[in-house]
Amino acid sequence: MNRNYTKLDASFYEGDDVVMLARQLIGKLLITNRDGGRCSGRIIETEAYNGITDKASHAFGGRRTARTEIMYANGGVAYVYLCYGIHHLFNVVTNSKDIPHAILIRAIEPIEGKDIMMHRIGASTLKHNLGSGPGKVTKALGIRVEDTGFSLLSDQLFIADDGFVPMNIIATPRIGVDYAGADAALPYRFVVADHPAISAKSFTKKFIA
DNA sequence: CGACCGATCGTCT
DNA sequence: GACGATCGGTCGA
Repeated sequence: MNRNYTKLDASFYEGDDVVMLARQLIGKLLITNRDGGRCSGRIIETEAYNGITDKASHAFGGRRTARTEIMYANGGVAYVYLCYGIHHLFNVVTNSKDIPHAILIRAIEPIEGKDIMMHRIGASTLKHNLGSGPGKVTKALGIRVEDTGFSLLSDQLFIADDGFVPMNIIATPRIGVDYAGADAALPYRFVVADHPAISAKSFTKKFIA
């Protein structure tokens, strides 16, 4: 494996087209350096949340609450929130200050620190689906709600480009946003088609799409 | 394999 | 007081 990579910088996260950025994150490495070791996974599934006009976004209508305030920060920080009282979901905040764009990382293919990630997940055997879902991505990599606001330019939590060129990226509607009316149909989810480690719900969604 | 269900709690109304 | 940008288990076919 090629261990040479370039950390994504502020100019990437400050880009103004969150849908394009979500697509560009496919194939990049999401890396954490904490709690006993370095772990990384290749991003294979993302979703764009396109600001105040996107009904599926927590920032729809320009809503600002204590929880969502970080979405209005300048791009390049983490937005992690608790879903269903159990799962921590990791988002990348993009664009500039006061424009609440975010990208949900929904699945990774485990690359480095597989033993550590297995331990965090509680898996006894290594399976391809160690990071096949947004809740599992954070659990495997040791990302928590307390990381909200954490800079992605740090060495503890960041995204890097190692030159890998993903194949067969397709766009589909997002998962679990049926409440968003017409916006639920927007093709804002990106996945590596037929990858074995995309999120479980994706399989049914893929054929609907 | 698909359908269903319980877990679990912060956030917003 | 209701409800999630979910997950893993179980049940039945």
